This record gives sequence, structure tokens and C-alpha cells, in this order.
Amino acid sequence: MAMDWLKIREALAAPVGTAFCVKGWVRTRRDSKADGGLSFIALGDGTCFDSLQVVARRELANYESEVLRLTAGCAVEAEGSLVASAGKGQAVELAATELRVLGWVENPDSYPVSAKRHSFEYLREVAHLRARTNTFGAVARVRHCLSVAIHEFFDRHDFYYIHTPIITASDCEGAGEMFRVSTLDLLDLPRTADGQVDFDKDFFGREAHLTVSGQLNVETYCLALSRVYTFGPTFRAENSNTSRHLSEFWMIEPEIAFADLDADIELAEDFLKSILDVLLTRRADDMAFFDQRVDPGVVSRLRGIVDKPFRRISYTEAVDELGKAKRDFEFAVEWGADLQSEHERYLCEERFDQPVVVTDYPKEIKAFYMRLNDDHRTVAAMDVLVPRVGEIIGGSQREERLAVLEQRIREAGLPEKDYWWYLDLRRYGTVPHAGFGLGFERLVQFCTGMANIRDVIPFPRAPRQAEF
RNA sequence: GGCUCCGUAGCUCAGGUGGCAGAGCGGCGGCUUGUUAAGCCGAAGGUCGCAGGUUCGAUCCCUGCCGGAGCCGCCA
Repeated sequence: MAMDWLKIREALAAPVGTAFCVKGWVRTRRDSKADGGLSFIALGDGTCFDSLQVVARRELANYESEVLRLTAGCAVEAEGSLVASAGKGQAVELAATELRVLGWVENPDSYPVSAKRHSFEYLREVAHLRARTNTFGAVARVRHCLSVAIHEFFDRHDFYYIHTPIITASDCEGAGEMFRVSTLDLLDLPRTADGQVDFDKDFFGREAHLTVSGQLNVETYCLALSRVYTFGPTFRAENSNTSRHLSEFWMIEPEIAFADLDADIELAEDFLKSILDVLLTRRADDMAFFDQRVDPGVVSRLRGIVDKPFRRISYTEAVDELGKAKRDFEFAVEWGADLQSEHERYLCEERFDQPVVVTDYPKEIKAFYMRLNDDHRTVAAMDVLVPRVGEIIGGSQREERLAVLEQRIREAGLPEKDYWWYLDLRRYGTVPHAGFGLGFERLVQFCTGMANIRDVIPFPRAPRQAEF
């Protein structure tokens, strides 16, 4: 075919009169007997939210035999020229001079993604086809946009992208249950003399798991390259059944040297604002859809976050605020206990109605590597809470003092010898440093207003859910 | 891991205290229309998640299993 192939995003922006061809999947088809007979085909190729209206007239050789048989999901290639639309609803449309069917839908009556509204629960069961719906197409483009914006932000601020391992032999921060990685034959396990499983015979010669965090590894590069980050898959074998948890998710973990908790919070705030701003600018089409159909008000909510400083509050102050709240909580609030979901939501949704950064938590409820404050009761930790999703970022200044860190590892009951290389960092040129972890899917949830985290990742993995 | 709820046509759902099932949308046929959540008419489409049990009789009651959802906990 001699004609240029334009993506639908390009076609919609082309000048009237341009001749080109497009390729995509039929969203809907409507027929009219006016003007001697013609059909309107909404064609989408995923390059933008909108579809292109292709007008196919009876004069086409295959009008009766093929055009009139098109249904949602058929793959077609159409060529013609762009004309000002004679109808309402779109500025331009493609007046087709030829239309070829590339792939039919075998059983239109049972095509899983027919031209009607489907529940997200149902679409999860046909995850291989749900990308063809406007919602999941929009989610995919938003994910991409945010990913790119994240890398751009870090690149602009002199951060290096470090690829930390997926398979790990250390139980890092004890961040949760881990998935075992093994090549041993489960039906015939090698045993040691005392009857234990002999992991010396396993692939790595020791127990290995999928990573629950790249933080400990990335700290090593932080203390050499100053500003680094990871952005990769993370695995938690927790039996979590909520709309905010996945067994496999993506996490962004920046780590900055010569920095304290304040610098860490500042980074988190700049970072979030920057990528939200990029999203609102570059994906205005998809965001308008989420604002209209999924979560009325998301766009202005995100806009407000970009424009306003975050609210900062210490854990101790947060406990006071919760104590003063004129409402009942299922769980009592007392100093020393971790904040419950209801408490976090009260703070960022009701009390302040904006992102809230809670700092300086009791050391007992936080990880061993977080820097002990001078009061010896709290650590330099921070959580960023946002409406609806709750904790979207968790971070801290790291304990850089060798003796204190060793003490904290002992208190946590962790095997000190497993952390020899992590402790080495405190022996050789230690320096104050800090970082945080951002759950990518929670970010996408927050940005789109999608209620369930399983609907913002292409193929969700959760307890009893690993199809596709 | 705890608590709660759900599983009826391709999809979304209705089916008062048991008597062999309905609607809307989709798909199909027709009419109308430069249409766009199109409109009107018509026909088709269901072993009421699976397996047992109670009963003269079960979509409806009981038990188990399978699948799904929500909230809480764990956290990102």
C-alpha cells in the first residue's frame, strides 16, 4: 500500500485532506441508510484515548460482504483521506476508499469484551482482552507515562538507575514473607544429618528468595554514586486480601547520600509533584476520562497536590490529633501503637484533606535500619499518606553509626552475620543517608482513582490469583 | 490470617416464607436515521457454579467443594 500509515493519535491531529491509512480494532459500528447507505466505525489503535471515526460507504466493494459484518474487536486496515466531519461529536473523520479486514471476531455473540459496560471484576477474568477497553487502555498509558516521568525526574536530578537483584539470599529488612527460589525436587528433598533440608545442595548453595526490597543493595551504590534509585519488581508472599496489596508489584526506591530525613521528605514531595504534573500535562486525554467516568474530581485533586505544600506532622502530634478527633475509631489511639488504616485516612482525608507526611515513629514499630533519634524512643522515619490509598511512600534516614546499627540488629533478633556487607558500609566511609520506597501501583491507583490495585497492573498476582 | 457477602442467558442483574425462569445491554434479522450510551420491531439464547442431602417436588432450605468480591490485619 502506497499510503502512509498514521497512528490514530497522529491521524486525529492531521490537517483535513491528508491521505493515509490506519490500522486498529473496531470499537463500535453504526449503520445508516442516509446518502445511499454508510457505516460509522469507531477505530482505536491504543495510541491515544480517542478513536477515529471511519466512514465506510456502500460504494466499497466489500460493503455488504464485510463492512456490515464488522463487530467490536475486529482488526481492520482502512485507507482514505481525512475530512471535516459532517456529523456532531468529532471534528474530523476518515472517508474510507478501502477497508480491509485483517482479523475477524469468531463468535461475536460471546466475545468477552463486547460493546457494553463490563464490571472490573469480570474484566479481571479476561485480562488478556481487557486492554482493549477504554479504561484499561487508559491505565496502560498512564502507567507508561508515570514510568517515563519517574526516570526523567531522577535523570534530571543526577540520580543513577541501579539494577538491584531480583533473587536474594538475605532476608533484607524482614519486610515480610518471601517466595522461595529453589531448584530442589520438592518430592525428594536432600536432607542433612539432623533431618533438615540440605540447602547446600540447592542451586545457590544456600536458601534463596525473591526480593522484597532493593534498598539494602542500593544503599551500597548510594555510598559511591551519591544519588541512586531502583525501579523494579518486588515480591511479598503475604496472604493479603485487600484492594491495596499485590504479591508482585513494582517499587521505586531512591537513596541519597549526605542527606537527613528533611532532605528525604523534600525529595519525596518534589518527586511526587513533578510526576503528577507531567501526567496531567501529557495524558490529559486519559485523565479527563478517569475524571469523568471513574473518579469524579481526580484531576482537581491531583492539581491541588501539585500546587500545595504537603502537611508535615510528627507521629506524636498525629497521635494527639487523633485523640482530639470528634469521632470513634475501631482501634484506640495510643502512643507506641502503629497507626491503623482508619487513622491514616482520617488524617489525610478528614483532618487535613491533603497528603500528610508523618515522621518520627516509635522505634519498636519500624525497621532496624532506620536512624535512632536523640530521644532514643523514635526513629527518623516518614510515611507519606494520601487520600483513598493511604500509605504511598515509606522512607527513613538510615542508621549510619556502626555501633547503633549493630545494637538495633541485635534488638530485632536478626542474625548479625548475614548483614556483614551492609555493616561494612558503616565501617568504610559511612555518611548520613536516606531514602524511601514508593509503591508504583499505589501511585497509579492514586492518579487514576481506580479502586482496586489489581486493575492498575496488567496481570495481577495475588493470593490464589496467577492466571495469564 | 480474621470477619462479611456473592456465584441465575455472552455481560449487568430481578426472581416476598420451595411448584420445571425474567429484564436491560450485547450478538442475530427487519425498519428508521450523518450515526456516535443511536431509535423502533422481532426471533434466538439458560443442566439457575459443582457434588451430595431434606422434600411428592429445590434457583429458592441444609452440608461440602470450587470460583469471585468487600472490609480488617500485614505493608508499598
